[in-house]
Amino acid sequence: MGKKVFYPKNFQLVRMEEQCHVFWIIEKGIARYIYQEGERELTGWFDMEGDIVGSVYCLLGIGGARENIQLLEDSELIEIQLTDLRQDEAFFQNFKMKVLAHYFIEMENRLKFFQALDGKGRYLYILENKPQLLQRVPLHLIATFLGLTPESLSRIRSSIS
Amino acid sequence: MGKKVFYPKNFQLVRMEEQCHVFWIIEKGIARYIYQEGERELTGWFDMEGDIVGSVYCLLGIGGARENIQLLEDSELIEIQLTDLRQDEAFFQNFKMKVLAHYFIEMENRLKFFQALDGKGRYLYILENKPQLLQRVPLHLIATFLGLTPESLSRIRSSIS
DNA sequence: TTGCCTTCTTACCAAATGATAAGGCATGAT
DNA sequence: ATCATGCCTTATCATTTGGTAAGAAGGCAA
Repeated sequence: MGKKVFYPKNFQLVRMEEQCHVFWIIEKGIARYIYQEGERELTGWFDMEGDIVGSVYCLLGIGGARENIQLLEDSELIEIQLTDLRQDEAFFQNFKMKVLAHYFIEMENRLKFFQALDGKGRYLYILENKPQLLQRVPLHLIATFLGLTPESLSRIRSSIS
Repeated sequence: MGKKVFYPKNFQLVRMEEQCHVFWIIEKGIARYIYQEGERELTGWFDMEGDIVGSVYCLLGIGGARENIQLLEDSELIEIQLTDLRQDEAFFQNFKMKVLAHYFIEMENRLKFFQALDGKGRYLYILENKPQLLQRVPLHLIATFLGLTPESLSRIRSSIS
């Protein structure tokens, strides 16, 4: 189920507002969820090896994607067509539930992350729990995830070490 | 399906870490989702008339509640036992999916809300989109939702009018 | 090589927010 | 009535963050 594909750095997996019928599992690489908020580009999250990537809105069948999803590295992915999953309706329902539950839990944690922590606290959390991100993702993109300007992130980093 | 119940102000619908097998629909009143973050109490959200209230973790059957849920007013609720819903497994699965999808969308919006807006922006958003909240919920509790101190919220309010 | 671009940092100042303290003003209990 | 309590505001000062500008370091192409 699903076939291995190779896409280059900067390849766009999902385009905002468009329907999409594909999900991916990352074998190697990083994907970035990009939300357009007025002028600014926010990063919703970075997915890495072992993570499932795709637009939940498309999975739920409630409209086009809310985000752009792009690769930050040359990547190896398992590409899964949703129409294949639908062959077995019970399996598909179960898959949807699992994916949705996973995203829900992630979202809930991230929400507390923003509500409870200031910039320094958020950076330290990533430093302790997702240090690979800081190795592989440019800091100005990390900043768009943390809700900080690159300058503020730089200041926070220098205040620590 | 479900029976009407009346609970007083400050009644606790859901207790953190405990299993729960009940959901509610609010006919009249307000419920507050409370997350304990170290010393602080955060407000996840306020549910009002027409909203479904309950712990998603319990609904998913993946453990006890992550939050306390309390009523801020004397309230009328429709109380729904999950065991009743389970009588019809297909219906229950559909119910779970609907509730989960609803919460997911709410979470995603709230996440952008925190990532993209500063305190003033967040207050203005509530002022325009959920003005009833500001009428019915004490401002210091609104502040715990907005991720601000009551003093900062007060300052923001006075800077507007 | 040179020049351009991206990434990251630093410096400076303005604005936003937190922390602490204090006071006003209701409401409810005794 | 008196008192306590909760809610809200205001004031002051320290800290954090944003905005702007500038520059250093490295990669990449011509």
